[in-house]
Amino acid sequence: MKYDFKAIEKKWQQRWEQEGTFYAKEDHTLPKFYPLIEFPYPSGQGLHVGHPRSYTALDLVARKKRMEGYNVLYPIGWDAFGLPAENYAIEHKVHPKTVTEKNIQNFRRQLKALGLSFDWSREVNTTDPEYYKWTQWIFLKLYEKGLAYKANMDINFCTSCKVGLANEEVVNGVCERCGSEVVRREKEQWMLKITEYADRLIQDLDTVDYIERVKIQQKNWIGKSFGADIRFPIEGTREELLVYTTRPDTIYGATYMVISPEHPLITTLREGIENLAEIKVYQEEARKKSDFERTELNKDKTGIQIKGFHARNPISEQLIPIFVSDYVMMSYGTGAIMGVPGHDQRDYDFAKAFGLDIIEVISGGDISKEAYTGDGVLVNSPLINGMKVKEAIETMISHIEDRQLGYKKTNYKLRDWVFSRQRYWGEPIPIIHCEHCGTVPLEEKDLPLILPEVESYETAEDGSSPLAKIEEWVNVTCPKCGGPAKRETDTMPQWAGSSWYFLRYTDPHNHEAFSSQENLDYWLPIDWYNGGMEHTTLHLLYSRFWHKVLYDVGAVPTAEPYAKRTSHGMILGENGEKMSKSRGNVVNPDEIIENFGADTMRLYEMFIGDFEKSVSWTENGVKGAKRFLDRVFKLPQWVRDETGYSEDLEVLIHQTIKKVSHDYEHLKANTAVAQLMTLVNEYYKRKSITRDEMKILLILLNPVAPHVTEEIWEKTGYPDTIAEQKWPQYLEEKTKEDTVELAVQFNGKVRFKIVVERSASGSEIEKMVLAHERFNEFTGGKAVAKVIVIPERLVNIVLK
RNA sequence: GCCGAAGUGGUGGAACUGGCAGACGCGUCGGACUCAAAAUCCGAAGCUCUUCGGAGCGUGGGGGUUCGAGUCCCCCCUUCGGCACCA
Repeated sequence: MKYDFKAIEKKWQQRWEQEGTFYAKEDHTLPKFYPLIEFPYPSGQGLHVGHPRSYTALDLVARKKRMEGYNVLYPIGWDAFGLPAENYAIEHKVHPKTVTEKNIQNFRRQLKALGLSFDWSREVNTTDPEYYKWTQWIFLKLYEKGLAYKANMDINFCTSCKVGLANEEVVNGVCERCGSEVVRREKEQWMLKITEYADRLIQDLDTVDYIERVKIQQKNWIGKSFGADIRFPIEGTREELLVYTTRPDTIYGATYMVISPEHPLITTLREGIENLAEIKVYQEEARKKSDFERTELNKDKTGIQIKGFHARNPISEQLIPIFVSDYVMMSYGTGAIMGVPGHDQRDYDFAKAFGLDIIEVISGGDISKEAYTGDGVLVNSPLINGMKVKEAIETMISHIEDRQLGYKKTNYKLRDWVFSRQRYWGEPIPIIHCEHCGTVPLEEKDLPLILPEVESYETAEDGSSPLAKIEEWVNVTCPKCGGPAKRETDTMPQWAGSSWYFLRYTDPHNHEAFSSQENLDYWLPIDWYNGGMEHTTLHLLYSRFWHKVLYDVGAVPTAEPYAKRTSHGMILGENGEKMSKSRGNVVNPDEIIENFGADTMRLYEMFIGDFEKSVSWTENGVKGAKRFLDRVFKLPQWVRDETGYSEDLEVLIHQTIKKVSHDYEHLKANTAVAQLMTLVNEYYKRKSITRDEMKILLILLNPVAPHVTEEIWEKTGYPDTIAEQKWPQYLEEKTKEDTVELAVQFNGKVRFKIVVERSASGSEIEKMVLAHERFNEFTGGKAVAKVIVIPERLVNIVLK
């Protein structure tokens, strides 16, 4: 009989669909398990072979947990708003909805062909008004809480997409999506106050089980630092300059000050600035520079002194010059710094370029060569001389606070989230601007605010959203005063819909709420979330933020959405490069399934290597996986009508149950599969196995290769289906042989081996070794200094 | 520059708290089957010497701790990921 994977896979997929085999149950008395994968963006390219790596890994766990009696919710949906569909629509003059729908159908077909045990009855789609109604509802909650606000600010603006970008979306100074140049532009934008949650987003990482590098990356991204804000008076005026520093201990070394080109002080002092015209030129140049130029290309320090004013160092009381330079950013701290060239390399470079004084205040380095940033003893600092850095910082901060010269301060690198997009294919922001009442939120009963039809999807030349062109949609009457008003025409970014989708899965057809309290109480938190490292500082942080807001308004029962987070490595092309059309190394999952079958595809991706690392695809590897399934398929010919395990196979079988059970749940399916291969190799040597030996193999292999194992199960005449079986248990005492082979080493080199009872004591083993016929062969006439016996491992004879 | 991960045969990768390095797969070689090939089945194999008994060397490089190090400590090199004039 031939292994006809096409027929087999089709048959079982139909059966699972008809019977709803993998639907989550509404029975809340059962123990629950909620694994989650990042729902895909249904792109026009179709499924990438990388998608199934993550999906299959959690599918193994989902299937195993079901067999262990858990009520499992393993859902799937579509993150379907976003730029690619819109750009395609612009180019081909079709509605993004049409494109999206087509892509979803394709993705659905491809995913179903993989036999993943998703609960297809709970599919969600972020572009469905029934879904985005609740995305808008959450926005209103953010607005009510004062966490959504409109601000006129410098934003990152993509010159090609004509859209404002969050800092997170600017990569190396270019747009993450299209790779075009990003410039700074002032625009009124909706912002979300994620910074208000910065501390909790750090702190609560201690309460969740994320892989360490995710935690570290999030912490670095939030970038919390401790220091002080210190006031430097401007001599001869009532103005002062507030600076943020993490090193108040170095204040005696502050020989100048720098403000960023956007700093308001320039305007405040304009009357008295002698070289105002020059400064304006510098400001203009800085404004034109993109962030990319300002940071990447222009490491050489530029700047200009503000003539006519000096600041007074509040501690040393010396008068020091003030400069404008673009190496200081308005967006961090106070937009002004004290320049300490002796102990900060950037300040050092600047001082060298402008011939400013460099004073050593911490000993230990050589400031004639470079800034010294290490620890040491304070010098040239009357108040804190002789102290070490840590003590000096504390002493100086309390001194400053006592004299009211400043105060302790914590800063974050994290900025508020730029939430507006001047694009069509996103959720409309449910806000009305009334001339009389100002900003008026829509009422809940008016949700969803449906995305209207437009004629063209392009962003207008002035940078406003395509929605702005639809007058009959934009012009409304104010819900408060009934006067003339206009709708907000910006839409939300793609991150909106994906910030809460996992909540909708728990109750996807609810019309009254995004989910019932009861379902949320039962299903949350997500037990295990697997996804890509690229989402660590974007999606993962945003969704944690939204979840905390919802927690604060009492809408969800947990402070954190995900109890556990893991990450998968990428699958690269055969040449070791990222798969892409232009490199011509793209592997199409459809072809693999067509030629080798879904089970082979799943098995291969699980066996390919370390789950967390990137790996190259190899066609030969796929063939190897297929070969293994072929071997399994031929096993029934050797099944003899007998139950139980052969005595000499029992240990291997218990070891296999143990290893496979453990490895599936620790993302080590590669070694689980290796163990199953070992078992099958053993069956092949015997050419005769019992019904139970066949059965255990099928159950253990089922999560990886569900179709073929069900088929063999049925054909071999076992009752019911594997999906209905209980996950097997192993007995620890049966995972070990009665006798063990020990290596006997002489000075660390293995010379011979002995076989002993596992229960043999150290002294018994030692006696056996010393009495061994080959013992004297290796002593070389030397005396034995020591005998080290490691039970079940080895014996080491140390010779003098 | 800073933070993080990783360097193991021809190759992808195994190796629990330090305890026989190289499981399992791919590729290679040999055998069986075949007119032949493919497929399949069985077997061999880290490298270098070898008098065919075996001996030596081996986990990026150099030191160290230990009876014993892929694993722990110090220094260095390389690759990948993230951040980056963040004061």
